[in-house]
Amino acid sequence: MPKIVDPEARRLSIAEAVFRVIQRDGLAQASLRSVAEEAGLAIGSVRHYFRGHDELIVFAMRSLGDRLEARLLGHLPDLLDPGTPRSRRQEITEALLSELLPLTEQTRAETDVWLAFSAAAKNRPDLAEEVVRMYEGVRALVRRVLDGANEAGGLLEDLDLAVETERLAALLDGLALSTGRTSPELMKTVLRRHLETLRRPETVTE
Amino acid sequence: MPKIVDPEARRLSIAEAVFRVIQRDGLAQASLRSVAEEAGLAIGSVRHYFRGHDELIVFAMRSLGDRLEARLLGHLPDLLDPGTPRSRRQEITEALLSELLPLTEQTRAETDVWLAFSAAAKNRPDLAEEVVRMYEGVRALVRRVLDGANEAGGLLEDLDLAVETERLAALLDGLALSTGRTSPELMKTVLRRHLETLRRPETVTE
DNA sequence: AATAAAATAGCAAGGCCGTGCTATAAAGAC
DNA sequence: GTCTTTATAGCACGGCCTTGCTATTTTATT
Repeated sequence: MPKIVDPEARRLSIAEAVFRVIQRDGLAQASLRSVAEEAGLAIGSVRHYFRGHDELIVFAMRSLGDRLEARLLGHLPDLLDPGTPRSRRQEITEALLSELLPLTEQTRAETDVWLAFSAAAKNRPDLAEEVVRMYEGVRALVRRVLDGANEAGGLLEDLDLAVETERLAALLDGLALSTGRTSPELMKTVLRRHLETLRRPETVTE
Repeated sequence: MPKIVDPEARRLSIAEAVFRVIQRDGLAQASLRSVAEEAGLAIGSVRHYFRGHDELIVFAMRSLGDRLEARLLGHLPDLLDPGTPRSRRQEITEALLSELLPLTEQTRAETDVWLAFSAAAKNRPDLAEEVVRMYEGVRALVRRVLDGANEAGGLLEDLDLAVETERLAALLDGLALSTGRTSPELMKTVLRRHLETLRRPETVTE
């Protein structure tokens, strides 16, 4: 009967237009009009897929959250596999946590957009939900990583893992925030150094 | 001849209205209209002190930057005084760095407003200047604190202070970002723990 | 009391925005 | 080929915004 389009795919492609506008001009400029233009659609078409402006922004933010979540969780299986050798573990840990840093053009763009959403969420309960989800997700992930390393005997003893989770998560957040002033190299160095300080020293072959 | 008012004081009191509006409703709502109402003035009166909206926002952000800077630097003299005993040093260091955390209602409000400005600055060169000033100021300060502790023999040897400066500054930024989810107590614990890991162990009286 | 300058106030134009509503185009089902 | 449902498009209204400009009020000085 009707012309058939995958509506979810359409929504996602419009969400990507939202990201581009936010990155280029800021969240304040992400109006229905400018997003429609960026997406190459008429404003009425965009509104066919979203009830209104609020719904569009919330959807876009949720999409970004989903994307980040998927990327992060992708590294988990390797890490949780007990067969993974210790040296590999360190690499994987670093790679996983690096996903939270703006090291590439791509991830830097995501970080900037995420920051815009986070700031806006301070006065918008609908967006705040998503910020909380990500906040808790990141801490849960960091906690799993630390727990895993601990059980494998790779961490210093007597660490308070709740505190260390917050410390590491905050460090990652802080590095992500400094976009543009702290070089990717320095970020990696800082992360590596932090992980070093948590690691049990290599026991000299006794 | 004319009615005489201290113009600078007026500007500051208008800037404070800006802070209140931003904290309550977000930066996007900080229009000339709403700020004027919050300040109890007519829109034309506000424009007597500021050329336009942009100048108002830039001024408000700079004021906040100045305020934060002054508070931070207030702790420095004690710390730089070589006569200060070692145990006092630790307290002062902790107190100084705590100024960067949203531990009280007051500082939490400032942090939220600062975050709003920082996010907006991504697409506004005039605001970006101020963000950079604060970024560099904080790192310079943290560096001085670490240098001072180091010269007093209070730090572990072989630390790369450039890396440790960034690591500590990023940690503080990250904690500040988590407003509302991480409790003040946990923030203090995390900061204290981090400083512990940098400190040279108490040499047992030999 | 007169005056001059600063402070305060307000109007109107022009722009962008969201949204309710309506109109047209497209294409699978019959 | 017709129908029906979806996709796409666009208009027009009311609202809030900034800003140029023009009053009006206030008060220290003369």
